Amino acid sequence: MNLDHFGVETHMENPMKTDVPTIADVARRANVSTATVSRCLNTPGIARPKTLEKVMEAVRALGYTPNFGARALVAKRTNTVGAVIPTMDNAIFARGLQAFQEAMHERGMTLLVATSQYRPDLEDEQIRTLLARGADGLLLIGYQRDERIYRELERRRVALVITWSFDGKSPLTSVGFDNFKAMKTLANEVLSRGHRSLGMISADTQSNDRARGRVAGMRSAIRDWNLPENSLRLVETVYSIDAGRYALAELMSHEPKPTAVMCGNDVLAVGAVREASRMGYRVPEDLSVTGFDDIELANVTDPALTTVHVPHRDMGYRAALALLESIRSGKPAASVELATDVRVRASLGPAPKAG
Amino acid sequence: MNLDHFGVETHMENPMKTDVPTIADVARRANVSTATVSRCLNTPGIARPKTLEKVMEAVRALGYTPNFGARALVAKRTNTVGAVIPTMDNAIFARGLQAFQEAMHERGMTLLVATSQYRPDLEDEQIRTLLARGADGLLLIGYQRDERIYRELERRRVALVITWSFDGKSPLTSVGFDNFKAMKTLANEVLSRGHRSLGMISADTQSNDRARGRVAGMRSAIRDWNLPENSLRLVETVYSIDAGRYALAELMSHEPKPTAVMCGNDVLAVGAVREASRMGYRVPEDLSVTGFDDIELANVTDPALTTVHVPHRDMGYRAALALLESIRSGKPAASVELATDVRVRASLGPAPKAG
DNA sequence: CTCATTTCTGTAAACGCTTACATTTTGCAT
DNA sequence: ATGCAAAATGTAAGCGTTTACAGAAATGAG
Repeated sequence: MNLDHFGVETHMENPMKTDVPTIADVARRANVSTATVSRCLNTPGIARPKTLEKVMEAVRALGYTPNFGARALVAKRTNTVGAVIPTMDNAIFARGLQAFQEAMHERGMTLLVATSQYRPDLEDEQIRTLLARGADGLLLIGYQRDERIYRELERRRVALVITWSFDGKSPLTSVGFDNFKAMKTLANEVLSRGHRSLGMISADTQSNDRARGRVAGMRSAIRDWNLPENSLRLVETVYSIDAGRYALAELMSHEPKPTAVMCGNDVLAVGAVREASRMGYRVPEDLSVTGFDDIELANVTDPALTTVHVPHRDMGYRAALALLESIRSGKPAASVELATDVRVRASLGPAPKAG
Repeated sequence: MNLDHFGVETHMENPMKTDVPTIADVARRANVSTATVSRCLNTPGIARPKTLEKVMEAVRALGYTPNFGARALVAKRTNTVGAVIPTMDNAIFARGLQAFQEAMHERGMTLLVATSQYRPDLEDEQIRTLLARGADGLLLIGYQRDERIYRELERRRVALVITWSFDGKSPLTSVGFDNFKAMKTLANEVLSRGHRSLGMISADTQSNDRARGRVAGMRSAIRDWNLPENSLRLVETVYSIDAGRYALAELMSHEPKPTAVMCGNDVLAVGAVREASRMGYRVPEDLSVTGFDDIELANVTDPALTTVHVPHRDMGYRAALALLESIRSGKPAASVELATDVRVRASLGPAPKAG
């Protein structure tokens, strides 16, 4: 039934208005054009004080916030950066990410976070997701990934910074440290205490270049000490306390037993220490154990873990600066190699006397 | 100088083409309209197989990804959710956030992360930032915040889920636990072991409703046992290992000394235990210490911490489901109260004999 | 083989913002 | 006052999608 000819209002404008004001609403209320509103908001100092005041008052009254999609569409920038880290489950990456996020926030950027569970396929997917979300830049862990990813990043002119790894020869921007050197230094520390039969618990070296670097550093130290290759028994596993336990049990179940077990990270080391105690070995009297990363855990366990100290916060902070610089300039930023240092704590002792 | 009449090509289309294809490029290559491309991508099964094939081939060949801004602009949805947590510096929120992120990712949503450092003003700002970024939903910790924030969320029809706290009377969607009850249960456990002189190390109760709930639970237990109010000495501080140390030193420097110190979280408890040892108190023989949260740390320290176990992953996962449901339906989702339980470990012992 | 349906596909109008360009206003020197 | 340059503001085009609506093609019944 058409009621129009009865003069009944059948048309209602915005029956369920969502009440989110647009720039046009502000313009109308302030009696200016949308262009002026836009300018007041983005180029302060370009408008006359009187106009600015009118506009700001309207903005306040309406509670206006620019629409993100519209702005991103025209500006071709989102002021958003993405980070893909292996996991937030333990503290390894959390602290660096926290510093990264703080630095980004201070500079008006927002952080998208995704985790890859140490799985290359998932990392691929997460990177693509963040790209699709319009991230202006990306923080990634380590260098190793499909070449196509790098090509895609280049094509889209997305800035990139790599952390937790440093390779002086790579053209990619990195704010990290040299895993090879770091582990080699620690291994020398262990070897200098007389240990000649060594175990190592590492993450998968095929997909994880940091783990690979650490194992390589270890082997290099062993060569330098003129020890036979087989003085090192290597177990590869995943990063978890329980994995550390199993791996240690495995290492101790074959002769010759190691007198020192070096772990790919602190989480594994904690598991190793616990399992060693459970099996009746005293740490460090019977068995030395080392970690890597120096997360909070390392200094709280008993015995405290000897480990490689990584400057988490500094790394995160400087990675943020590098990424911002790269976004700003449109070119890769300068890489930064950070120093790590060995923290010798109670879990490392001299090699026990043979027999 | 005009070279046109020499037949010289002076006009170059897209001299520095950024090479990111648009839907129009795809349409052109596939010989269809942009509408068809859009439909093929968003409503598969609506196009003829032959058309679909053409389009997909073009998409693949060009490496096309829809522009995020444009899509958000018209769809008024970003498929992005935000989380504002106090910190990523320690493991407290990391694990739950990890589960939250996983669940979100599986359902095609991306996560924006911001931290508030336990500061209400910063939290305000971070929430506004995430709203400005067009988050479809928000994960927040605890109920306490400015009323205006809640109004703004409502106005923008942004879904919300609150975790780490549960209040059956609140109309807001929450997936959390009852801090009061949890701490009261733990307090009863302590009191039942004969402790009558208690210390508590808490976060600031004025700005932190979880901390407030925990302290209240503590006091309630004390009342139930008919102990005088002053059997509890409370120190408020920030959440860090060092803060825990100082607070413990403070508590032990006044008579009557507590025989048990209950901490607002595990991080504080770790600090307290360490300082107690340093001061020469044996834990738990001379002094019992308890934590809250049951993060990895709690089970790794020596002695292991008695604490309240919080189902981090479950909470994160179910919070994700609730938030998605709320986004989908446009209405608050059902709240979920999760159970916590006391994990009695070595740091809690019977009260030492007086004298 | 037609014609009426049904199923696909194309056209074009939003979405909310920024910005080049056009127009008006202001301030200043005369 | 008057004219002019400089400063402020307005107009309108476009950014890359989605989606009513209209129009074309396929399908099936007669």
